[in-house]
Amino acid sequence: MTVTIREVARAAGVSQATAARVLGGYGYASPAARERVGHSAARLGYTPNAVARALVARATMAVGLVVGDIQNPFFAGCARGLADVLEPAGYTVLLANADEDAGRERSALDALRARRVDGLVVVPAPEARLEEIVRAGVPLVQLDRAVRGVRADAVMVDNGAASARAVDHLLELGHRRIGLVSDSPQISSSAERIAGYRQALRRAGLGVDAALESIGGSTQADGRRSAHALLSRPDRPTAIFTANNFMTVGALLAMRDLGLRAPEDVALVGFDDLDWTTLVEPAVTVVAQPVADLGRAAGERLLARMGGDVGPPRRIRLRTTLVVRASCGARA
Amino acid sequence: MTVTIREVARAAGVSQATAARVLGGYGYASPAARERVGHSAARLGYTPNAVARALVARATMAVGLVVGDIQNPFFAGCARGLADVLEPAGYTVLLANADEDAGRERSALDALRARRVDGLVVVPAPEARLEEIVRAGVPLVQLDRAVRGVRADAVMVDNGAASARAVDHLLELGHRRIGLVSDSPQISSSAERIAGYRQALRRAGLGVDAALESIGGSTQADGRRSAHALLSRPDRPTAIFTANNFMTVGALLAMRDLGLRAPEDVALVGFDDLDWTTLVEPAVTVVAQPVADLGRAAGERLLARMGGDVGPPRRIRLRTTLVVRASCGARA
DNA sequence: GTGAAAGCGCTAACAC
DNA sequence: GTGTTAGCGCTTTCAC
Repeated sequence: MTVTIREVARAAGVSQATAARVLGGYGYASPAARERVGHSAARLGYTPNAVARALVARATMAVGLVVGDIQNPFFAGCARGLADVLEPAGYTVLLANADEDAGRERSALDALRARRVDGLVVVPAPEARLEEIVRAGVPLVQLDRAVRGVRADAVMVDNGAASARAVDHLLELGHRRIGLVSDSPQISSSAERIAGYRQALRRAGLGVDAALESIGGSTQADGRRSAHALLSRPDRPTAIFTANNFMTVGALLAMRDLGLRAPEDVALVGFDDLDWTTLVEPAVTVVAQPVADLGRAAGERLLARMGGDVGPPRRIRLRTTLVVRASCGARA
Repeated sequence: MTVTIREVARAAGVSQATAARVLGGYGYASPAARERVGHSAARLGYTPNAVARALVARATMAVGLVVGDIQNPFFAGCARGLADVLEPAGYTVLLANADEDAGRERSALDALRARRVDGLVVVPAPEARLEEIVRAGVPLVQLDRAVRGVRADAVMVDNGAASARAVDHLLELGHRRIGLVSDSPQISSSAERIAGYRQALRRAGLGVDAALESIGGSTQADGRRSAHALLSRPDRPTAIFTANNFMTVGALLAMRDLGLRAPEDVALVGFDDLDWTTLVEPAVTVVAQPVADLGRAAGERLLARMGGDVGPPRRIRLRTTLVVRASCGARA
């Protein structure tokens, strides 16, 4: 089928070992041999077989990335950042979609481990079972979220502070009834965002009102439904904070459904700074995450672990920024 | 390090071959043996080594996907569709970013081929050198674009018809000076979109005016610059057609820069139907591509090729839809 | 400097 | 049914 090192050796009139040495770039070889082997390799169109190489090296130079949904621009951005640090280091990224489902995540993880990836970065689904991977000694870094009890590095943003800051901002603008549209607290980042929201309210001397919180689901449809419910109440909130980008779109849709405008009728602060947030009228005030940096940081952590770093698990927190635009009412 | 089939066999008190048979699910094995092997495999935490398996099977059950930019929602959607058909079939997809650069594409392709992927789907960069892959007999399907002279399947949309329809629509609305913001014609899909635009104008008895075409570049910044230039002319176009989603954002930004509103000042028709297109005011009229279907079709074609289909190369054209909204002026 | 030989973990004949 | 044996394509001692 494909040409092997053995055939190159034969064509060059040297032993397999010699050919391997020049092609692999290790060990000694006379300039003459080097010349002839290189020549016949090129002529025959030899491509090294990474599979065979991985088998003996016990290293694949591949890492797996498991995300809930590659269509979420947030994850796509992370993937990009990750690849940007891993590829120059010689690694190939194997991407798997888990659909935010523990079962699919399991099978993706199994497939990746069977492929003997040298490391894994995963955005864990709720109830992810990562201990086994850690126990097996596979370098692992959690991204965006962390599963409790898992002794592995985690790279994420300052979710609590981020959402508290967003809520504080709304409080400063005079809002007292601030609604929350969030994903399930089973996801650590969501739990932190919910906690940050509540903490900000408490600090302001306001009680937490369950009627103002719509929690669960992470899609645009979920956000639309949640926001719709919140905004249909007779005592509807005067402001809404959405904890992820899909739900921000959903909230905007719900507002349109109900004929409500931001910031006059409801002020809005969303999560994730995407292109369209400045395109809509009014432009959306958001908590911006350093997307590519998250991926890069995860890549660097993984590189360190694969390089032999055996220190205790690290939690890396990247800072978010509150990008104030018009939807919150700070500027008309 | 990790547990091998040999250790499982020893623990179960059978030969390596027997263990392999029950673990691999092929050949015969007595219920008793089956039982004991399964048991010790579970106890030892055995994970089959896909690398070793691939070496003997001469098949990796992995396919490579090379896209220009995974952060482009269009490609992310394709990737998703592809994974949706390939993963259930047992394949893992290896993702590589080529940054729309022939050099990076080459190295990505080399890495993937070294890994001995069973098939490849690539969104070829301009000047991509795919012949070699075809010659090597690696199943290949081109996605979104096709490189001339490459005898491989290609899955794409009806670019020419799509953009002609968009332009026709603007013509019907009375526009006579219709600007074009497009990526380079070196990319086959762009070339087709440009051709469709010109054809529609000619059919309407209008000449092609170079001053109305701004071609080259594919980013948001490029689109902004192009649109800005077109719209700054004294005899500026009354309508603009943008040939990809990033450039649509750019055009919108340029219009804002110049204080121009759609559709009153300039009518706008964009490419790709993304969430935000209905969120902006006015909602953007777009040519919608069947994103996931493109990925799925590519996956199916690849599956067929990997399954032994040796028929002549096929060009699969999926249909786009013109989604009429407010930015073109059809509805106020 | 170069070659012979062993072995990475697994599959697949082919005997028994 | 089960074990023995020979590789898959490569790296890596270890002699010569």
